[in-house]
Amino acid sequence: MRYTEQSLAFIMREQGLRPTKARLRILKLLLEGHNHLSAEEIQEYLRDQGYRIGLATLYQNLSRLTEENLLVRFNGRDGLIRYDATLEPHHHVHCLKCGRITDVQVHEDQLRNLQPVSLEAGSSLQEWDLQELHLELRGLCPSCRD
Amino acid sequence: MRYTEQSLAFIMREQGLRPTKARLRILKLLLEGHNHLSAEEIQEYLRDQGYRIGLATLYQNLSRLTEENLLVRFNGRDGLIRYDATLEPHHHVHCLKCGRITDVQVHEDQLRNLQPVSLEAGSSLQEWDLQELHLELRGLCPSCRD
DNA sequence: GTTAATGCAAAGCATTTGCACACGT
DNA sequence: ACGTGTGCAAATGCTTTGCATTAAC
Repeated sequence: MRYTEQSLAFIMREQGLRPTKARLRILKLLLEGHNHLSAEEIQEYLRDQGYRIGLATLYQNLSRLTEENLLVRFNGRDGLIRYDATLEPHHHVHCLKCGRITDVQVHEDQLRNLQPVSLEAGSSLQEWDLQELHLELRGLCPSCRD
Repeated sequence: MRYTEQSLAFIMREQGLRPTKARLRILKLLLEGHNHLSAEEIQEYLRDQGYRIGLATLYQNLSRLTEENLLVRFNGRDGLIRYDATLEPHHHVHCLKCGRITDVQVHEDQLRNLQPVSLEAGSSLQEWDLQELHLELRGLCPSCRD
């Protein structure tokens, strides 16, 4: 319960978003330990909390929150779009068996040491304006490795 | 034209796949400079080559070839599933503007130096059996950076 | 009071499945 | 000939859109 409705509402107003009940519920859910959920999973969790929201509204809000950088979307290995509310930059480990996703961090220095080289003939990465680097690890999680 | 139908057919038989015309065409297309295509793009390219293939057949073959490790699937930033026939391990740079994808390589040593740390309370990556590492770079390609 | 958000139903699109016919061995 | 592969059409499943109602400012 680190995030009060007031603080989330304040952040939303800063981004020009009306802090509606739906948006507050979605953000709180993802911030409070239920990261990496798909749209339908979010709907289920909220229903379990006694809050009903239509899928259309949910998708609209997820897109809006993503546009305003309060969420990050990424693809789960099951093909579903998943959402992440973690503010600090981080990466993911996906379990190849159960699909569980865990957040990981890598030191800045280690990332800076990476020197990717283009595999395209006569082309160099120097000519690219690189902006983001995302690392995806895959393997078996502690429960599935047996 | 480095890949003859004979050599591709041989490889397929090794994997227990019948080297049908459809499969040979798909593999050749992806191997010969048209990597990172979506299913519909593959269909278009093959149509331009005078070879018509139904989307259902195409999807079935893409799945089959992926299962036998002759192709790798990955998600483009446009949400489409894309296919990659490059044999050597490599990573991708995605252009945030035009969606173009270029293959890149990173030295083994640099990857080994990465020491990801779990962000989950009381959890360690030591307990994971990590198997794959995929890097996704994003930025503006030479044509789009202006 | 205006502007934006909600929710339902319907539409859109990529992908998969079922089944009759054709191809590879 | 046998088992597979192919292609069409229909089904599926995730996501988006249209539009009238409701909530936020």
